[in-house]
Amino acid sequence: MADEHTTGSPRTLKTVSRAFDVVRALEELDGARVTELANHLDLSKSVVYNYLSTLRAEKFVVKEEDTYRLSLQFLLVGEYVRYQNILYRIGKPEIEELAEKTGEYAHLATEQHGLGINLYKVSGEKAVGSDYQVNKLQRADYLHFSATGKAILAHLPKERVEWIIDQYGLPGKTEATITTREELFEELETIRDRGYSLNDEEEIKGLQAIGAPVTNRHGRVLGSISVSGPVRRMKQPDYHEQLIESVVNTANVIEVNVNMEESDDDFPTFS
Amino acid sequence: MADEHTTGSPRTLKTVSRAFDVVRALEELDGARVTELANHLDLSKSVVYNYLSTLRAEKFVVKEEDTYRLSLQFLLVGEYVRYQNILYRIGKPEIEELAEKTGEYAHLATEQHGLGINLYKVSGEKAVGSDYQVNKLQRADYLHFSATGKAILAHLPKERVEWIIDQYGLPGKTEATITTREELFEELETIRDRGYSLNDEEEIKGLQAIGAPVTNRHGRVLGSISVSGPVRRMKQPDYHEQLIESVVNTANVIEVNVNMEESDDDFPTFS
DNA sequence: GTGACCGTTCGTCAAATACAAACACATATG
DNA sequence: CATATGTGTTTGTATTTGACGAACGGTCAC
Repeated sequence: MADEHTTGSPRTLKTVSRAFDVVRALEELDGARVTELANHLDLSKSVVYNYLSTLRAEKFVVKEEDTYRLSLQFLLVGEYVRYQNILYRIGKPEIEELAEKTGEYAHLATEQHGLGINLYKVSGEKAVGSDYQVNKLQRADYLHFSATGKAILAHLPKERVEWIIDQYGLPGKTEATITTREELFEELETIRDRGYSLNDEEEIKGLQAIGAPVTNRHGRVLGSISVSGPVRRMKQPDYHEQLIESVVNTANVIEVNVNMEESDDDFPTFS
Repeated sequence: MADEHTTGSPRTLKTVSRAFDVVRALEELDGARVTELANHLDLSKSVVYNYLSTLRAEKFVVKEEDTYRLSLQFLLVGEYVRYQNILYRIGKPEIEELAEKTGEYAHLATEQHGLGINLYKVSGEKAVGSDYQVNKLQRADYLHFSATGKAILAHLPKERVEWIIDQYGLPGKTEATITTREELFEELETIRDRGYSLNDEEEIKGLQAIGAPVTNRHGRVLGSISVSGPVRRMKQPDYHEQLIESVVNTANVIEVNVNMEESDDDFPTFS
């Protein structure tokens, strides 16, 4: 009662945050019952019950027997969001063509909140363990150890990259992962110079990927694409050069089409 | 102060509902600025600002310049939800095979909150206007005028079907759409008897679809599948019979595989 | 330079939520 | 067969929390 309320700005609504705590808990637990959730979140049963009832009324949660789960409403909204993304609309068919032409995995990615999100991926004929990679559950992931991520980082404003590193750090994944600021900025410079990025077993041992950015005509990076495959195959000199050309070429095609579509809405260059 | 608060149960949290009002408004408006949203929702600027800031902190909203949009977080959560669905996991490869074998569009659908949701769809070789249909934006839609929807309705408990009709009615879409209770219940009986459902230009003129349900071993309907194509082709007697067999057969294969997977968790038959 | 507009911040009061205890119901347990 | 312990749900009440409107600090247009 005596101490200051320190109502920092922007004021965040605790009730809304708690609602999303419930959403995240339902995801973590793969659905849960009232008491289970109440323990997990350290809230009283009645409170949790009210949150679940509200989320259910909003159709973002379903109840089966006494178990509450997230509903497919998230998928519907999610697909709407993806469809709004011009990079997805333009890039999808091009990525499919790239996968067919190269026979490798092809990816289309973008950045949000400093993390990378796969908008789309296709497996070509040669791609191994197709079910594992294509059906694997998607998460937003660090940008600094994937070919798509590094291509994006290389074309973000420096202060934004700094902010991202401050937020998430540079955690290692394999022994090849770049984990220091200096190394990363050097690498990003290299990527800018040569026009494509390389992920050399930095995320998964045995896997190499080649990426290229897609920017709009104001220089803002919209996302990136990549192909990936086993190092054994990817490192064969002629094949390697050929893949780089295909990737860079596809990125350019997408870029041109995106910029033709975007010509109405005018973004300022930066800020 | 004098009148009753009518705090009906379950008590729904207004702050959470308003947060989802904001989400829906951002979807409707394809992103919006603070003042625009405030007008649209009849709330003060500062209130809207607080909701947006909270949603942004939770990473479900992004801010570009001064425009707020829904983020791809919805897609990530949505893909998680879909992946949790056993019908999707088991059905996806079978649906792909069905599309390849028949050359037509193949669909995998389920029910939620009394509406139908497409979990997956693939276009076969013969499928026309592929980009239109496959890339079209998904919405939860009425069950009574699609082949997948009717196959589901036919295997839900009668009182649930009644509840759905009470909730949403039976709106017409073409002149062939079933719009009366009696007709619908007769149709559902027919579907149960012959084992498959037919959508005969009831949703889109010129389009026919053949559907079949997928139930678990307790008789609960998990969803349904269908193939669709132009009536001209679909109504050729031999081809028609052949398609029915393929659809019913695929549904059975999925059913068997789902029931093998589910054999651990035991649901009671009804309630 | 002035006016209108934007997004953001802040103090204040009414309102909406958290809590705990009680409820109805089921399923074990002595 | 009654008792104890577990659900999910409901309700009354205290108080935290969010809504409001006004004010601030920008930017852009005229």
